[in-house]
Amino acid sequence: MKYDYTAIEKKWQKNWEDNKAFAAKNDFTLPKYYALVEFPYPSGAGLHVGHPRSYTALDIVARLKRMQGFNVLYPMGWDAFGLPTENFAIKNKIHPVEVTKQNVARFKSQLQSLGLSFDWDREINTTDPKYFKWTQWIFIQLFKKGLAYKSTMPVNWCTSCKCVLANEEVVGGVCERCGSEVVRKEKSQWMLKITEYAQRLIDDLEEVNYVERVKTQQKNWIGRSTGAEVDFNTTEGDKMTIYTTRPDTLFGATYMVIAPEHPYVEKWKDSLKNYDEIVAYKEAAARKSDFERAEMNKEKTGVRLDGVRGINPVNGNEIPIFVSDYVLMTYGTGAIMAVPAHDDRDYAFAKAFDLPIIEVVKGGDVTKEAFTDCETGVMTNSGFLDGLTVEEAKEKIVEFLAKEGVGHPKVNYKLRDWVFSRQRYWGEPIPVVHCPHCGPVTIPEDQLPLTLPDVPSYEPNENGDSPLADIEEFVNTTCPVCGAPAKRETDTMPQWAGSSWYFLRYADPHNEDALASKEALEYWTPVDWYNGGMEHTTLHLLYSRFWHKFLYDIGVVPTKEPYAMRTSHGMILGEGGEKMSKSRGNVINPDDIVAEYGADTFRLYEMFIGDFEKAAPWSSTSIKGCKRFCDRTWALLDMVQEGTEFSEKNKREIHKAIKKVTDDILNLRFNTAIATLMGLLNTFYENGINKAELETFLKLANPFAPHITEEMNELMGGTEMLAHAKYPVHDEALTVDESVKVAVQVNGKVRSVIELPFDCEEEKAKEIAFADQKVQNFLEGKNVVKTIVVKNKIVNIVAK
RNA sequence: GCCGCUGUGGCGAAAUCGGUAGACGCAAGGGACUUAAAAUCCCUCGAUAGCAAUAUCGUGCCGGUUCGAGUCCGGCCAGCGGCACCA
Repeated sequence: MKYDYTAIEKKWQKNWEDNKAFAAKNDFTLPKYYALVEFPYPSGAGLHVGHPRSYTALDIVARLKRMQGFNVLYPMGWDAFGLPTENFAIKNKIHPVEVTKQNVARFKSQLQSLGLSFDWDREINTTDPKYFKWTQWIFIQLFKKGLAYKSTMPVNWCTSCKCVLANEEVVGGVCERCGSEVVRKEKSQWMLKITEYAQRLIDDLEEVNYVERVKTQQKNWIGRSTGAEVDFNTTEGDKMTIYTTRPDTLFGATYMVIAPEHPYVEKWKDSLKNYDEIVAYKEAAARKSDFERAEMNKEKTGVRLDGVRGINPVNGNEIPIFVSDYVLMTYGTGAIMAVPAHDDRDYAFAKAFDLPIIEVVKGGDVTKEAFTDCETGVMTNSGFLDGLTVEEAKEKIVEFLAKEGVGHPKVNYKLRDWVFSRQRYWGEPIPVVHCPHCGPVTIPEDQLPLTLPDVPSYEPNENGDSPLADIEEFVNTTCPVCGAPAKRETDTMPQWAGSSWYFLRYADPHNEDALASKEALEYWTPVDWYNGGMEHTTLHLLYSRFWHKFLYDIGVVPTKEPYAMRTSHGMILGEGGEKMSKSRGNVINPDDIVAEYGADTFRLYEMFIGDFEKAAPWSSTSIKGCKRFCDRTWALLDMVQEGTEFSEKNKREIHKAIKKVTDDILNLRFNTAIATLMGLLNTFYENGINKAELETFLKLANPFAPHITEEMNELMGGTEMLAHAKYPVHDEALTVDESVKVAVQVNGKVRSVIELPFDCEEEKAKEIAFADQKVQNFLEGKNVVKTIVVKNKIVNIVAK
């Protein structure tokens, strides 16, 4: 019989759908397993071969866990708000709702053609008012707790999207989405206080099983540093507080620097003889985009404040104060003490402005470069700190500052609050009304969802305001508190909003009274295994951990962390090893692969391509090996003999394979799991195969290649679907061979291979090894010094 | 500059605890079947020398630890990813 993969795959996909074969049960007494992949943005381009790498991997896990008796939740949905849809809608004059519908339909049929075992009854869509009602509800809770606030501040402004971007969305000084220049612009924006959770977002990484690189990247992004705040007096009498991580070098401070935006520039206006020059510098700095600022990295610029000086609290020295854009208003206090001898940036600035450099830590050569080593240096020129190590000095100076009342230890984070508003149409409306009397107030929860008005045009206006701002029926409303005429907030939420809690909705997706019921959350959370792209580590993954912690704090979810385990797959590259992209013309379309080879082959190849965590180039020739595997598996139908017991020849290989495949799946080694299945198949071609053996093989291969295995199982008379069958269990005693080949080394070089019984005794092993003719040849004329025997592995004879 | 990761055949890669380097697959070469091609099946396949048995070399480079190193340690080099004036 021919292996007609197209017919077989259609048949089983329909069967699974009709029978709801993968619906998670609402029986909360069963052992549960929640496998999750990042839900896609349904773009117009359709599915990319990168998507199925993640989806297939966790599909394998979900299918394995189901066969092992778990009540498995493996859901899918659509993260469908976002700019590309909106832009497409504008360009083609189709409503975004319609565009989204089309894209979702396409994505869904593509996913279904891969035989992924999603529970489609729980499908969600972030643009569905029934869904975003709860996104808005969470925003209101954040607002109530003071974690959502509006603030005028310099923000990242994409010149092409005419939209504010979060720090996380600016990559290399350009817009992550469209690649256009990003400039800084003063705007009133909604912000979320993620910084309030900075420490917990670091600490609780200890409690979760994330791959190490994800943890490291999140920690670096949050950027905790410990130091001290120190108050410098000034000749104006105003206290100037600075932040430093090196309070030990306080005696070496020879000048101070404040950010151009520092409020003291205005405060000291009358005392500053060169005020105009300073303002000109400030304005020039403000015009620079982040990208330009970074470009100027090497050349330090700045202006000295003429008329005001700082006073070093440890020695009373008067030192000059500068403004310079290398000091950021958004970090620490916006002011620093500069210690050119022990900081590279201060050193460069001091050289440029010919300022004194005083060495306070011995160990380097400060006439050549800054000495920044904290490990080896010894304090000098530092009064009561002289002779101490850097660590000791840090402790002592902080003590001193506290006693004098001029400083205290301080922890700072690089993490900034999350800019949460976007001036676009296709997002969740922020459920806030601005009242002239009451200020910003949230709309009553029973009025949620606040839906988007149906309008013909979605283009942002010339001021960069949201399209919603031009719709009077939407804007004009009454204050929910006092009833006075008021105006609605017109900004919408960023795309990251809907994805910050979506995994909770899957637990109970149709609930109208809560984002999910307590019982469902109690049962299903946390997610047992979450796989997704590295690119979301400091965006979605961090945001959703923040929201989850907030929901935990207000008693909505039962766990501190949303995901018990997080892994990350590597990208699939084009054939040449470059990133797949339309412009390079190296894009592989999953539909073509499914048509040419079938979904089972496609799934196998995506998993076999290489180390799951690493990037791997697509190869249109290598995939043939996986097709051959399917063909050869199919051909077993013609080879199979009757028999309900494993044959002696195959038994041990089968038990080894059960152990290895199961183990590999749970340890991200899908490639070697498939290699093991291929090896087992080769064994069957050598030894023959009987019915019991083939049934076991089909069960093992089912999570990887579900269609062909189900079909073969049925053709062999199987009445139960493999997807619901019991997964084979190995017998440990049968995972080893009765005899093993052991290498015999002479002085560390393999000279012969001998066959020994498994777990052969040491003396016996030595005896056989020494008796070997080849070994004898190499021992001739030498004295045996000692012999090392490692059971079942090696015998090494050391001879001189 | 800082942080992280990776360097193994012609190619994708294995080697899970320091114990036979190259499993599995692709490509390539040879053979069988075929009128022929495709498909399939069998054999070979790290380099060098040799008819062969076999020997020597071989996991980016230099050194070290060890009976034994792809694996551990120290120092380099190259590539990839992230961050980037965060005091």
